[in-house]
Amino acid sequence: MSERASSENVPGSDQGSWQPIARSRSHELVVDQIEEQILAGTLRVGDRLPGERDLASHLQVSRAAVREAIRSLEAQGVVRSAVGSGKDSGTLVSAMPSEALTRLLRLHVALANFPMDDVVDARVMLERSSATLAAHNAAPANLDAMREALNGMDSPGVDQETFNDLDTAFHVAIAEASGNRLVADMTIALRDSMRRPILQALHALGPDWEGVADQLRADHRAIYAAIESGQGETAAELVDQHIRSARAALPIAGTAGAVHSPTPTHSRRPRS
Amino acid sequence: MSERASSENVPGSDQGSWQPIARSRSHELVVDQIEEQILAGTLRVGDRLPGERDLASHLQVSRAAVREAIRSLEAQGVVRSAVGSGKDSGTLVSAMPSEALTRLLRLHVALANFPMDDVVDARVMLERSSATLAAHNAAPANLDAMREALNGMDSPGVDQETFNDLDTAFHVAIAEASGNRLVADMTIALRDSMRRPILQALHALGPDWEGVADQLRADHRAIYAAIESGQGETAAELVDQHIRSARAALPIAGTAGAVHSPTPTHSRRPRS
DNA sequence: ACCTCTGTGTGGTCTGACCATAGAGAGGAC
DNA sequence: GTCCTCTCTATGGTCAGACCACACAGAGGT
Repeated sequence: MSERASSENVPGSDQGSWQPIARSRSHELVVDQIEEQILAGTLRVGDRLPGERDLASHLQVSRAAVREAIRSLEAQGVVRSAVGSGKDSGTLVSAMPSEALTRLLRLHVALANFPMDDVVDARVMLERSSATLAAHNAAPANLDAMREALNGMDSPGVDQETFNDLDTAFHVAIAEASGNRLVADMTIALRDSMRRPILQALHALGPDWEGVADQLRADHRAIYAAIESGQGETAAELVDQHIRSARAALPIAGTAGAVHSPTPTHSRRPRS
Repeated sequence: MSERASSENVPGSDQGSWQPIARSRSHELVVDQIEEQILAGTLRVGDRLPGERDLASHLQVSRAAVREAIRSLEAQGVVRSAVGSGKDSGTLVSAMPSEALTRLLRLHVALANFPMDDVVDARVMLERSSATLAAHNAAPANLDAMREALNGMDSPGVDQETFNDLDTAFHVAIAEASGNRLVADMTIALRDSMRRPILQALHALGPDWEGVADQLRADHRAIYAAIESGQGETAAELVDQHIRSARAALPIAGTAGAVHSPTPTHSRRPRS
């Protein structure tokens, strides 16, 4: 970590100030227009966009350009399309931030843009706070969800995949109990981004995985007890230890693989 | 917080278990195939995808479907396309998680899927940790970036927009000094998602904004001093107070405005 | 050795067509 | 009147084929 801002010492503007210059692709212009309306508040959740053909003719671009723009927004969980006629059809402004965030982080973790240890540290930061808040705010329904996950993990003969999904459900339940949707969604996304590496690690453990599972079960029970009894600080501490020890216990690959070649910030030579 | 899981008391399966069933659109199948290769590690940063025409014929879909898939991945900062020939042309696996994360959060904050207070709380969680780490890990370059931002903010006659951008730069510099790219990127994204509301608030303050700015300058200097002298805990505490008091001082709209579902009473007035 | 021009492969864009779906509304049966 | 059924229509989904703009590679000239 460092070697950043090596050749750009222009005062008064940090390294992030260099706008990526031009934006000419037509679908991006369409995206910009739609984004602008969202940012300005003109378009709100539930509103319908004009039909693709209408939009295309109004914006003076092809329908393909409009569709590509919609795909882009769709990938960000901002709109959703449905065929047919009637109120729920067409392309309308939606809100699926959790799914979008999850897809995004999963891919970037897989690409090792985000090393596994960074993910673990981020989880600790967020989940410590979530646990503290959960200890104060948890509604009965939240506690039920946690308990349900715990009980599921105790089922005899549970396989690695189910166990991990329930483990995730437990952590998600804590995040949702915090009352902060953003933090909950980020937690979900981070946890999910580790799913594949975790499963690989669990399988790599072979029969020993039951031992690890037992440790996790004990951790979870202790965390649950702290939250249920309103001991925020204790819960935070336990979550912290739990996440770190779990990471240590699992032979997770991920971060390996020599992440070389970090994009040399090519400066564009205009012409000669 | 509550009223969740109101009608879903089906035991043995939590509320998130109902998968959205089908996935038939062809561009999504293309995305799935590419994603699969990324998750499996077959495709890595810097690798080139086959040309759009090749991919289309191999996958037995139209070129339009391939392009829409690429747009989707591009929106997630996973690939990047360039025309021309030569090594850097074509569509290749890239890594721009920060930009993608920023766009995503900005839109969802604007849509009020994430209330402003949630964003503030999340920032506090992350930046507390970042400040602590920065106090221990900050490289000279990081400290330079912070100082540069601080000095810029002291420039006489600086306008609200520039001031805010430098303010952002300061916080970003702290996040990057933490050594955790993921946390840094999330911090950048969160800060940026508040840009527009903050600017509106600063303008709404009128001439009084200078007073607020002075307070922010003082906060920043104190934070910088703590980080430079390695006092992690102090830095964390100062950052916490700084963010919360700034939020209190700014009449930020955002979360207000009676967000909720505006009723589908959309009276469709057909023409004629 | 250097410059210039052309070839070729890449994404970018557009046109226009057809398909699949699902609600709306007309029309008939009771 | 009430209900069912059929057709109409608007919507996104998909495709084929064409052409453009760009940028490097390499041939060919100087």
